[in-house]
Amino acid sequence: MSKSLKNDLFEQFARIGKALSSGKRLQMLEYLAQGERSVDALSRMTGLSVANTSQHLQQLRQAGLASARKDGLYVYYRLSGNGVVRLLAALHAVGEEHLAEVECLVRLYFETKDSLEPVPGRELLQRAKAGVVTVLDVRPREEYAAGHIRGAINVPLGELAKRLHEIPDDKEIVAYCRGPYCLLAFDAVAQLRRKGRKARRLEGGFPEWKSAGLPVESA
Amino acid sequence: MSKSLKNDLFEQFARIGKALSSGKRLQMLEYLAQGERSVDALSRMTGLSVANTSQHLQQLRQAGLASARKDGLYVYYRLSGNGVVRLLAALHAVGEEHLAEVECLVRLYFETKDSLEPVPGRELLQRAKAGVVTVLDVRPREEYAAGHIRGAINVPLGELAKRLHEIPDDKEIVAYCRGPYCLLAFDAVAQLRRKGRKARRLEGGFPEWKSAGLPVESA
DNA sequence: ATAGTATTCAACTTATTACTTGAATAGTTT
DNA sequence: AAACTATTCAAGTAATAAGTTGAATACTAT
Repeated sequence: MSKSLKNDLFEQFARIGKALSSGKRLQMLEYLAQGERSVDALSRMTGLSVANTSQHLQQLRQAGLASARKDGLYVYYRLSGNGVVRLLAALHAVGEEHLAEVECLVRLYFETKDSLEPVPGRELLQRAKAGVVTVLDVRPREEYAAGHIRGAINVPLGELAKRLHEIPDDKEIVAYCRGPYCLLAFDAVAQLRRKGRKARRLEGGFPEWKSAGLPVESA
Repeated sequence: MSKSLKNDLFEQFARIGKALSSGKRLQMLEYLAQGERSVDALSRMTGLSVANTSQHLQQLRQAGLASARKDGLYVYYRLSGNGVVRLLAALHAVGEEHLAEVECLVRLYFETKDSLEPVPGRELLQRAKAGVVTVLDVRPREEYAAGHIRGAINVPLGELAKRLHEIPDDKEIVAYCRGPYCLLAFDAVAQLRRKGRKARRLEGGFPEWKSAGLPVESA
């Protein structure tokens, strides 16, 4: 096998690795995993300057992870395919499996590990059909509107305490958010349990659910 | 929710991305995917200085992608788990899907497009039953032992040149490895063709074969 | 012990990358 | 057309990474 050709191939794959080598870019990818976002919106979400955000996004695009669409004054970026979601999931899995620091951080926040036990997607689907669970989307309103699990109700994390009464208290609650390492759902579960509710977290999050072909709807 | 905690989490995942951001390190990972290797061996395979190789390996270890075992004078590195193989596969998948350059290089490597054409599983099964193909497993010995396609012979990629005489030269060879984006079988096909053999690659790899319910056996 | 080998460490140089700033481009609104 | 907005470009600085070199460590064999 030609050495230089193989080298070139690895260098190409390394471009993708480079794109994944910044925490800010991973954060952007996580936001993009929810749906398309303008540069401006991402800049506000990440707290980076607009120019800097734009540059990061271009790196993601050059690595083939994101693509862009211009509509009027805005440029909307999105993930370029489900392969990217799978890549991010694999990254999270390795982090969880092998980086002590990741586990440490998660525990620091949630105290015990078994309280994190997630509900697999297909199990949730069955139990939702049977009407024995309430599916709770704790993401911000816009993200819910852009697409959510069919039948889920939306109570953004910040409003959870105030709007607790809107959630039926006779069923188990399954909360979800942006993905396995988006911490919104963890937080929601912790809050709900503190109020005496029976709550668990969906394994993965909305992007995983969607890319598994499970039923979604948008408002 | 603590913003800094979330940030820290993304920074941890970015450490893995950093490890994947160098072509040399990806090359090392690919070699390690074939089995454990000493620093010295990897240094020779990659053409890097020993000190440099050692430093790269330590980065891989710190990112949780590789781990090391000392035996006498040598330190043997290996991938730290199957999650890493999946991560690399996802990386390859995204590369092939979204980077035009990758497709270009792969074609350049195989010259014509149809020579890339993989053999579908069921076609292989029929032709294997008819006895007109040799099924070649180019994964490391341990993986073959853990389970392989029924009737396949195992010649790990690294031993292919030496053990070419063990492979019948009157039949077409169909090589397979870990999955659609594992590069072992590509490499094997290229090597075999250079030796004048008629060789193709199985579509997918062992996991896909197995989960399709096709016949497997373990040694 | 001594010599020899594999690996790692530490200091250094050079190349990349992150982020900022100010200006340029492209599209919208008045 | 003029004013305004979102985005990108270009140039610069500060931080980080890659690779080299020579020495230190750890183990083996004589």
